[in-house]
Amino acid sequence: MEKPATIKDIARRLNISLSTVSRAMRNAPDVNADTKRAVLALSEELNYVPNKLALSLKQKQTHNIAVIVPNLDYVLSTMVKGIDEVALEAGYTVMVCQSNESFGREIVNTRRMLDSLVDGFIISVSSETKVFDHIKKIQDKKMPMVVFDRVTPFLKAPGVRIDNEDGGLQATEHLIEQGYKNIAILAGPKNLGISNLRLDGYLKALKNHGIKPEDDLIINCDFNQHYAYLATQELLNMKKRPDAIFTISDRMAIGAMLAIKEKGLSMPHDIGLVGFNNEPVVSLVSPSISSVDQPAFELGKLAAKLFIETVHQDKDMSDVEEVLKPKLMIRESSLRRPL
Amino acid sequence: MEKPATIKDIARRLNISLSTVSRAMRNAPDVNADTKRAVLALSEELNYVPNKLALSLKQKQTHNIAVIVPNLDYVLSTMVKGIDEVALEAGYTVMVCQSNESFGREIVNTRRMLDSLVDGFIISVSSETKVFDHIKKIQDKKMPMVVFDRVTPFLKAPGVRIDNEDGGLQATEHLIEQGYKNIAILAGPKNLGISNLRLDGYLKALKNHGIKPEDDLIINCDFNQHYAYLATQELLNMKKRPDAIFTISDRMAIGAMLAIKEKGLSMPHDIGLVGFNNEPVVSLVSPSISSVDQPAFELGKLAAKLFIETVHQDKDMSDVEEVLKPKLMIRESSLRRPL
DNA sequence: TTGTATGCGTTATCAT
DNA sequence: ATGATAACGCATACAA
Repeated sequence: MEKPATIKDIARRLNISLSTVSRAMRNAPDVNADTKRAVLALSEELNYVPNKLALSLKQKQTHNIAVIVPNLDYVLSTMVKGIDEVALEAGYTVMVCQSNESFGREIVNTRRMLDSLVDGFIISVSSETKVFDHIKKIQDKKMPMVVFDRVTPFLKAPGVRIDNEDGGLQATEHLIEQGYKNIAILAGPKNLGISNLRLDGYLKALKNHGIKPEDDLIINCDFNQHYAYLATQELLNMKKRPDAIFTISDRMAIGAMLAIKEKGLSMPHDIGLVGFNNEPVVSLVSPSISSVDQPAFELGKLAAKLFIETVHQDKDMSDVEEVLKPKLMIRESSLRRPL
Repeated sequence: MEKPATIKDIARRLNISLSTVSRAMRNAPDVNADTKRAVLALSEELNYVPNKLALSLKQKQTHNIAVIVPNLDYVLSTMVKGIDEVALEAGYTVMVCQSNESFGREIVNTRRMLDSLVDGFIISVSSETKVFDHIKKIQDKKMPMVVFDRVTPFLKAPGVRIDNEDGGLQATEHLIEQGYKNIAILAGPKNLGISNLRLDGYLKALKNHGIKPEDDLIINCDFNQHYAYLATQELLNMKKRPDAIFTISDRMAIGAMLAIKEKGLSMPHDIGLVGFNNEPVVSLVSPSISSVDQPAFELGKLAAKLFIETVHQDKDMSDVEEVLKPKLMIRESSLRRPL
């Protein structure tokens, strides 16, 4: 590993002082044109690049942002792209750490980043995370931090998220408008914020249309395909089986779909189906599945913008919460009347 | 942003010298037990953490690895997980940068990381990348670098990849064994390495079984679902249409599947289909699609191991190339005889 | 316009 | 066992 050229090298070779070189490099106003030219030429030749470490140490800022995510699935990796876009523009480098949905990993990652590697955090907590001490440590240091996607009331911090309740509302109202009468919901685990919000939207839609919710049609099950498959089987075996299902994730929608097909029922005729996330997979299967689209890329951009704002403002921003509207994408699985 | 405690603070409060504190912190042998206790206690109280920046500047190593990827799709994000696993174990922090399949982004990212932020690179080049100057710059600095997944002969560097030819061979032989006689291949763009290697495997399988390849059945099309869809339509309109298709990616397999269904043909009866990558989506669709599985996680781990070896060894490793075997996963789309 | 000196937080060398 | 000092690469206040 060859030793990179430093300001010192340039100064020595040009027989001038360090500070002059330093000034020339950042083209300060008070430096002789000829000197500047000479410095620039030599620095080019020596392939000089300023040492970011030394700079950061000196100026006490790294221009790095740590982005902590539980995984890199479709939605999150799209959000990260959005963050990246804005951050790069603003002169920040993002360091992505995936915690693999592991609480322990999340702690290790935040600790490592915290140790002077970054100027702040943009973070989406793992599903395992119930204790927030490691994140409070960030706040203790008064480091800028923005929470995104999985916003939790246990954390007082500026955040960006989508309007999950509205998403649930749109999905359910659409099913009602399509003439479905007996709509079930596969909600996620009971303790999960987004799960409950989407359920709230579902309930609100029913209420808007004077439909009484039935306990039998509200299923809390684990957030994955297999459990959704099992839950749907049960639903379809009820004497008065539902004629539509709203699942709060696309993975769950796929599980439901498998159970529906196995039962020999057809979509959208016998039964309607709407998912959440609008992952690419939903337009690949047949019939294609209606799904609530999250503006993931936009959300990422917004998170980064909010972060940068947080850096520049000095006042407390922990009350700020930006909410983006999701949008239902209607496909074959739920469309049995012309729109 | 509160100023973090430093060794200096501890020294001052304890009325001892910097060096003693430094030694105590790294529990050097030659330090009084009482002093050590006192230092540790105070450092605990002040929430002291060593400043990584200063350390890196001093020791000229950061213990960071830059991982540059063109995107974070299923395969790559799995590989990154593997890298992460091994790197963390070895005391490295990985910094993931996605270039978004953009050549320009890739250059910006490598440059930023190069500027003293990392000890080396683990890199998979973007599909746009045809010029490798930015990567040669890494090598000029004699920085450790490992190439993974998309290995190119234009880059002399240690690398890990899967045996793409063998993958093509397995897929094609399986189709032959299932009694398909007229097997087409949707290969990717002609200039792409993995595309040609998988095609080679296809050709080899035909040859092994005394089948003469036909130009009409070898389609070079762009690496995405839509083009695969169009290409398949053409294939199915031929007078002597193929009775099986091997696509070199799962996305392409999905495109092919759509065309096949549209045509009213059934899989695996009328036509067999095998994809590549074994993405989760292939087991979600119906019929489920046979696909060549890449040991992506293992590949990532291997890349990181090779990287660490490269760091420790001082000799030239640029000839090292590790190759992992893929494995065909047989599903409904190609199984018309009992195995 | 240029140079000198100091400090960022840490470790290492050399004294004591 | 402990302390003083220089050094890592850079920026900057102050002096010239």
